[in-house]
Amino acid sequence: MSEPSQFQAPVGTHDVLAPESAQWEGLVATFAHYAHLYGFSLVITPVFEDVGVFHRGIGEQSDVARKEMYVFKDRGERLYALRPEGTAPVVRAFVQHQPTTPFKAWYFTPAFRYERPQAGRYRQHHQLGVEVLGTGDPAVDVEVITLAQRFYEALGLTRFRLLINSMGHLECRGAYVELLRSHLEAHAEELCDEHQKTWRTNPLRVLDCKNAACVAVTAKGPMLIDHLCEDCRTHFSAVREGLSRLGVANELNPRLVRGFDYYTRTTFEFVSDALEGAQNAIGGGGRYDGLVEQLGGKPTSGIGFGSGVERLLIAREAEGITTPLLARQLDVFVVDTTHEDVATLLLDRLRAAGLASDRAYDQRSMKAQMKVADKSGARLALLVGPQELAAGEVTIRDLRSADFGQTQQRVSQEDVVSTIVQLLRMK
RNA sequence: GUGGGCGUAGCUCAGUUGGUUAGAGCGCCAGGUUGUGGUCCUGGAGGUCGCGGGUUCGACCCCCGUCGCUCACCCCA
Repeated sequence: MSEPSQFQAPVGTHDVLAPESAQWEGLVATFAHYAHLYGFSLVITPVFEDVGVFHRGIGEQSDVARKEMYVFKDRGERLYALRPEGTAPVVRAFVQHQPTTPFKAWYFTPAFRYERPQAGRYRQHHQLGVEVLGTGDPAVDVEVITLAQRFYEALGLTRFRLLINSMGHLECRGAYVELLRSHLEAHAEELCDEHQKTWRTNPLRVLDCKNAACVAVTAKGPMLIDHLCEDCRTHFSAVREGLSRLGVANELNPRLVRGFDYYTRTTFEFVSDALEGAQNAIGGGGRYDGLVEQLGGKPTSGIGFGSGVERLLIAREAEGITTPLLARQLDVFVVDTTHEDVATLLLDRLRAAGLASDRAYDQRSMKAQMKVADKSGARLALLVGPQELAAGEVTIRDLRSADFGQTQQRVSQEDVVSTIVQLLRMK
């Protein structure tokens, strides 16, 4: 393999430039707004952690831990992993700092998984999410799920569904897994090739298999939802009832088994019907009542969800939603042909007054600068040439109108900012 | 990890059965208008045809390898 003559973004990663980056900015701002409305505060944790955080967090047997983590040793021989998901690091931080509960945090973070990229799947993708630690109240399950629902609605999404299931708590799930395992054992030869090998170590995964053979086997077998203990059943119906009361439609999907081992009780996934193929999950999450203990803390309930930024943007596009998530507009564009760089001073004053302003550089011709002004999308152009300079004035030009005889005016340099503010207010 | 499709200007793409100096549209720059953008006209810059090797008198075109992009499986956001 030879050295690349030109560098490019690593496989499965991508750069986000304007104008697309405005969508990202708007998306994150919208989420931050909703998180705030629901009483969440921002949490920022490192993008890399001791591998143990993830091994113990998401489970040694999960696909992500087994084969998808970016693991590396630093110069001090410490073994780290780039975060493959957002929950485990937040829980680690919770255990470390022991904040008062309930601890409600939201995050926006890149996540890394070493897998082959395809539509809607990357090696570095980005997630928005929330976590609540310190309460097992089903009202929190409802709150977290509703936050996701309202956020998606705010993005303009309509063609998505909420799938929900209960994984039970550690004991009733453990009992069920044994039940399932013996069922699978009896029908092991009927399973698909993949699960013939793995059903013993990770029996729950078989429930999620789309292969007809596996579906046939599990259809005859026990479903976890039918084997929940009294408490888990009560919790689950409280959650579903709470959602219904808020008008949040939800479908029970007893096969919904999410990829991380830490989930207990409520698990859910939002799928977009606008997205083709397997990459249709726009968000998902659930309760993880044993995770804090797994990471060395006291027994503490927790629940959260994460949502993929790239998936959400693709889903919006697939639904044909064209309204921008962030509409940014430049107020003023300064065209300076004096060769004395009056622009620098003018811009400083405009910006100090809170006006978004830009300029052309390199002392280009007026025509060239006007072209740039036009493309900038600014509403007004500020023209300063030798004439204006001599008179101590500037010309204000409305870039939205065709004839400049009518819509152009000269004002003194002292009045520039106030005149512009007034003009912009009129529009 | 497995398999399919594709790599020609900044972008979207043409390129005849392998045959001279590789094209278009858009974008960019300049001029038409020595103080005025969006339309129009004219001109210009810009390409080791992903990279390496092979076949051939001759390769963008054929063959092999490689890298990358893309789609699917698996799994997930």
